[in-house]
Amino acid sequence: MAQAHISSEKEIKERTGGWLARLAEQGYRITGSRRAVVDVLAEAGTSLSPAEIYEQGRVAHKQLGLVTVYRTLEKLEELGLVQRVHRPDGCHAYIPALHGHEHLLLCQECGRVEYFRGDDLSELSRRLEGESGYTINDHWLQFFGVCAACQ
Amino acid sequence: MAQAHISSEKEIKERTGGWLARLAEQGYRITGSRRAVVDVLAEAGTSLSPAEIYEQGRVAHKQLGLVTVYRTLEKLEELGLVQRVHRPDGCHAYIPALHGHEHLLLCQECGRVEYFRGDDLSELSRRLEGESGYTINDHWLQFFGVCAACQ
DNA sequence: GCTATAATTGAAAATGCTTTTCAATTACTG
DNA sequence: CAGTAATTGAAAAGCATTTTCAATTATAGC
Ligand SMILES: [Mn+2]
Ligand SMILES: [Mn+2]
Ligand SMILES: [Zn+2]
Ligand SMILES: [Zn+2]
Repeated sequence: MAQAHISSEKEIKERTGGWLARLAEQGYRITGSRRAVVDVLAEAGTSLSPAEIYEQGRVAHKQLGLVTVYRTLEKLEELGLVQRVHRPDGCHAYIPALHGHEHLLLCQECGRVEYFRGDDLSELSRRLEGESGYTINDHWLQFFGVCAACQ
Repeated sequence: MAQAHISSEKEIKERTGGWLARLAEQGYRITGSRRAVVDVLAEAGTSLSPAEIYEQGRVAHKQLGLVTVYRTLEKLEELGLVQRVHRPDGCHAYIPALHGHEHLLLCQECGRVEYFRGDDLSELSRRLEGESGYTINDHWLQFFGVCAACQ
């Protein structure tokens, strides 16, 4: 079932706090730069490229460097807090990973993202393992289209 | 059902001829450089990056330029003859598009590709359209793992 | 076949995204 | 309130991809 990803103020605040806590837990220091990246991404309803995160992050933290955006994204991705989106053109973007691995529906016009579940690929995955001899580690499922607002 | 993509000599020859014919049909000229790219890719059992195609293509056609590899891939992709593979690291690779759009199982070690069908996403796609209000144009499904030979 | 012409080519330069380097700064520990 | 290692951002380097452009070449029409 497709579920809108629009989050309330409270949810965003909790998410931001949670991400910072996870970073601290791992021994990473909480800095203004990291906070800026986390703030931008934790409330994102569309996928954002590193450059977009940089641009938005600088509003709150003017000395933010693009390098630090990349370094912070790397850590957030490792911790499973954000998820990388692959765009057809090849450019990468990031979104919050709300509930672990999820499948995505992306608007090609505005970048809006819907997360969905309700489709179980584990059975297919197991069947493929049996038939192909592969050991399967991971998968991606992404749908592309145009959202209601953009039509 | 997973199906090995290993092709016979005859199938490869037919595929090569078919691709060149499609290019000619579109008004594109058949040159040594294009032939070299087509030859490499039409018999590929693993996904190949532009640089790999360039390297292999130069064996048969030494003056081949990397620029022409990119330009030829662009045309083959437009015609639906090759399909782009999205790797987790972000680097792109190409494989023959044997039967139109297919879903893929990729070996993370050697790049080997299995094509599979037997999983129908059109029902899911329609349901998502209804629930989200999006118009869906396209989707990707890729599994990642380690092939039998690489284990 | 030969010619005219537009398509194609590859080297080089430009571009854009991402990573590395490094000296200065800063968050945290004790 | 140090002391110390982590972090930062500017600049440079590294890659993948695209653009530019003058030279070459495939092909249609004779
Ligand atoms: Mn990609
Ligand atoms: Mn899944
Ligand atoms: Zn949209
Ligand atoms: Zn393999």
